[in-house]
Amino acid sequence: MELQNTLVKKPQPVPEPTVRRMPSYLTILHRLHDEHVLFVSAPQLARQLNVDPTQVVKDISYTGITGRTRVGYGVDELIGGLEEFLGFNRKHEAFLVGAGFLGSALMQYQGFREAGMKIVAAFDTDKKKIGTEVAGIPVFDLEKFRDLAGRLHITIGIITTPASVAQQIADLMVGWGIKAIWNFTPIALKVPSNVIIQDTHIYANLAVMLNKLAAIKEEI
Amino acid sequence: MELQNTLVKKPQPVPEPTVRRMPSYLTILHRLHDEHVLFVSAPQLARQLNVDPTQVVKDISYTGITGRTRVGYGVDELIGGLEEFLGFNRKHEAFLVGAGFLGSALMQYQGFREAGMKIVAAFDTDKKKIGTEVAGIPVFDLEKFRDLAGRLHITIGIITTPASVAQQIADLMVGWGIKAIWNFTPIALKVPSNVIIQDTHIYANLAVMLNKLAAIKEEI
DNA sequence: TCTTAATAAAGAAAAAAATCTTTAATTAAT
DNA sequence: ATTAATTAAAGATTTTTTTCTTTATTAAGA
Repeated sequence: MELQNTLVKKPQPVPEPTVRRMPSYLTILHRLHDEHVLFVSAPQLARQLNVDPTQVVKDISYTGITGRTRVGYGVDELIGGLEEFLGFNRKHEAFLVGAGFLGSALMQYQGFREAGMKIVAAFDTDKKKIGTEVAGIPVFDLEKFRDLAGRLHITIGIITTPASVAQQIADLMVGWGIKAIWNFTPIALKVPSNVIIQDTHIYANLAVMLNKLAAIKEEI
Repeated sequence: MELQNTLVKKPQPVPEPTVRRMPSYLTILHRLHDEHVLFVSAPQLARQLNVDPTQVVKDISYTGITGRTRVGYGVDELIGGLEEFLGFNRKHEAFLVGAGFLGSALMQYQGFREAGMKIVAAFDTDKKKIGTEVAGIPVFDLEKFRDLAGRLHITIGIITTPASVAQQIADLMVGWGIKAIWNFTPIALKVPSNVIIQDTHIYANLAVMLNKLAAIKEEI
């Protein structure tokens, strides 16, 4: 009974807020690395990120990296630990469907490469877009998705289509072997439980900001 | 003593997760409105959004809109209540600093107008960008920010600059009367407490997705 | 060498959020 | 009219996340 416990992989009890903070740690660590700083303490990181120092310690502990009392964490070691944990040091190739404004913006946005993700092709049903390139990324007919995804072993799909066709595209992606879908439409996609959905609701942050702004204006 | 309680405005105890979900409700409600549906129940909304029905009821209760047993909420009334609560029915004009890929993408992205926000001008220090237009929005020299913001009474600033100058831009914005900053850089900006900071960390969602994806692959 | 101060780490407590339970209302069907 | 089913709403419970507390370590300074 107890043996089992040691054999079975721990079921990933890492809090999502922790995972969300980790890229921020990486940002700071990369800057420190560039400044040839060798060690950094949790309170130092905490000050720069406006979070609680013990929070930082806890978050870092999930990577398995340990620090030294009165010294802190080795900057390079911590970078390695975080990138390993987040999978940023692996290569993730993704297909994007919907080469409109938002889709094009994501293609032009170079930054994802730092996280190991590369959009290798885009797909659309608009004849005017098919055959063009955005930031060096070719835009194909959606028809070609299945064949290319299979041959290139693509597991990540990005949906930046109009909301009205999002579920349809998601269904197709699932059938074509996609394991994780990054959804930028405001639709709650229904997919089998073994497929990961990551929603990015552009309005959510805007809503929070406008709400806070309204609260301040009411006080006056 | 108790009088005070009735006079003093309630201190906005609306949970942020609630505010973040509200735009999703609006998305569905707008579709229902277009389909000429007059009423919708909390369980119906909950099913479409994959959230708990009681969660929906609680979230909606913050808008002050009440539903009718066995009928649900009036679609139009609820749209009005949510938009009023979120401030989406007001006009919010914003200035954007940093007309690079990300900044241009935000300018081209029409969707924010549905939330009442309009980017009326962009600013950059790059001579090649100054004088151009992106999606009909003019790009000015950063020098002109102060004057224009004052004259147009702009209260929202969007920062899409390189991380290295983000704090600098934020300091300028604060000095120029900006009350809310939507920050797309990975920097934790330091501003006076009366200025609202809304961070959108592009990597955070990606990190969560890659992390889940890695967890699934480990299981195999 | 000894003392002091800073810090990682583990655990406890508190706060926040989500979920579950109960109640009461009321519509629709019989 | 009566009954049954649905649902909003309020409150309780549970879970999750953050913050606080304590302990032990150890580098730097006296």
